[in-house]
Amino acid sequence: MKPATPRRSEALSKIRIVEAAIGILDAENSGAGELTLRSVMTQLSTGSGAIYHHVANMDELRAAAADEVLRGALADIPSDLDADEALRLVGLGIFDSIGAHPWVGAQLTRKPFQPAVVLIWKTIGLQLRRLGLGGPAAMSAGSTLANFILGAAAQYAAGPARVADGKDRDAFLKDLGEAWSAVDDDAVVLEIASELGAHDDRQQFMDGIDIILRGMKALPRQTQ
Amino acid sequence: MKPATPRRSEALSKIRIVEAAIGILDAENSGAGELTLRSVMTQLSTGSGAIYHHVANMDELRAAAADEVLRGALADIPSDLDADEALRLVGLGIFDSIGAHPWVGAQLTRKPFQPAVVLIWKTIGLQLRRLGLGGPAAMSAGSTLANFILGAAAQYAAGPARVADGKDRDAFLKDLGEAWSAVDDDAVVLEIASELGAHDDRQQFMDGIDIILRGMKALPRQTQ
DNA sequence: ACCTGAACACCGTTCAAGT
DNA sequence: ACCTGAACACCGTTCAAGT
Repeated sequence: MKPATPRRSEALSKIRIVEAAIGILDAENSGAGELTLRSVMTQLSTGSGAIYHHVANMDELRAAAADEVLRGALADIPSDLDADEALRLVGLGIFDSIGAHPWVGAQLTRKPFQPAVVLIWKTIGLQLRRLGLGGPAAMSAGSTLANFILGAAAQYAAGPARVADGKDRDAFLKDLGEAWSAVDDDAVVLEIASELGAHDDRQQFMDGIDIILRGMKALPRQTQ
Repeated sequence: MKPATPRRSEALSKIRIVEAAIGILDAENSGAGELTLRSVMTQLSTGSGAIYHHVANMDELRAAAADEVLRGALADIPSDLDADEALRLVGLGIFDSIGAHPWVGAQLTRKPFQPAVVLIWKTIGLQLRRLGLGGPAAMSAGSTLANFILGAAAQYAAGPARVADGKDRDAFLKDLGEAWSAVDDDAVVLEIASELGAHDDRQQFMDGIDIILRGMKALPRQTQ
């Protein structure tokens, strides 16, 4: 009887390597090592040459891993929603993907035109067109939304969102507040640090999207 | 007569190391090598131990270099401007710093709570208070603006802004458009790619800030 | 075509030893 | 206190050799 677990003799392919990388990156959170060429090699019990036969280099592998995760998250936006609501779902999909795979947040700002980033631009662009925006106005609106999402992704990836239970979260915020206070005891900084403990990341992220959507309302629409 | 150029026998200090790092990072653009511990060592003609005596590790050095650059750029915001105008100047200051030092853009999203990022939050927070925003509303507004700026910084750092003259810029955009088309020939992607050639990065960045400032207008003000 | 694995040219960091 | 520089434990990538 054959075992259900994938045998190492299964043919190597790019997608298998990418999935192995995702597994290793997901395990990074629990401090179980890092994604290196060598960790991929041991995971798939193969040599470096075999991996380079399917993947150009480690950068491409990281980009492909983030793309794989986001492509899944952004695939199922219902097409019957109005554009504002769809854009909120795009944001939530990305935010929750990063909640599940924090490394995606850091990866997205590493290379500006990697596949996952192009996918985000494209997904946003599609909805902006449905809003009647085109040309330079669409570019301004799209880059505002995309850059906000990318910046927030990087910020939340290593932030409190990453900490699962409340105990660790408090400890993280306490450490952060102390670190800030040590460097800079300005009143504004202290206020931000204290506010960090009270707020809801996901809600704050959605607030940001709503602020931008509201600001976009004044942009000129396409006469079409 | 003593030479005007700094002698290597000058006492080593953190700021001297940070300035050497900035110099090396600035030279990276012209393909003149990378910032590594060893490049800092040769630049200052010293050993690794000497550097570790002043700086905890390479991450801290990179963060300190970005902080040094931004601190200079954000120092001279006139205090008599109205808050909206001041926030535009903050954005422009960061944008132009990245124009002069592209590596700053990438650095800002590498570690979420590094000194330069705290500085940005603080500078924004100060102006939001002047706008009458406080508590959760200030946090939402501040994180929207900060995350947009950070995302845009990372994006523009390796984008067309980095290319000085028009010829290289066109070549960059042509390559980018071709790379995109090869991966994804969706109409929306092609439209974005073509629009990339026509637009003005700096203007688009400012459009983003204006969209967010407009969206913030609906937030509840502090009754103070 | 696909895979192996030794070899290469790097990294950041540590630390005993010097002044 | 401040600095030296060898040594260590890693990296990603290449490539001749195997099947």
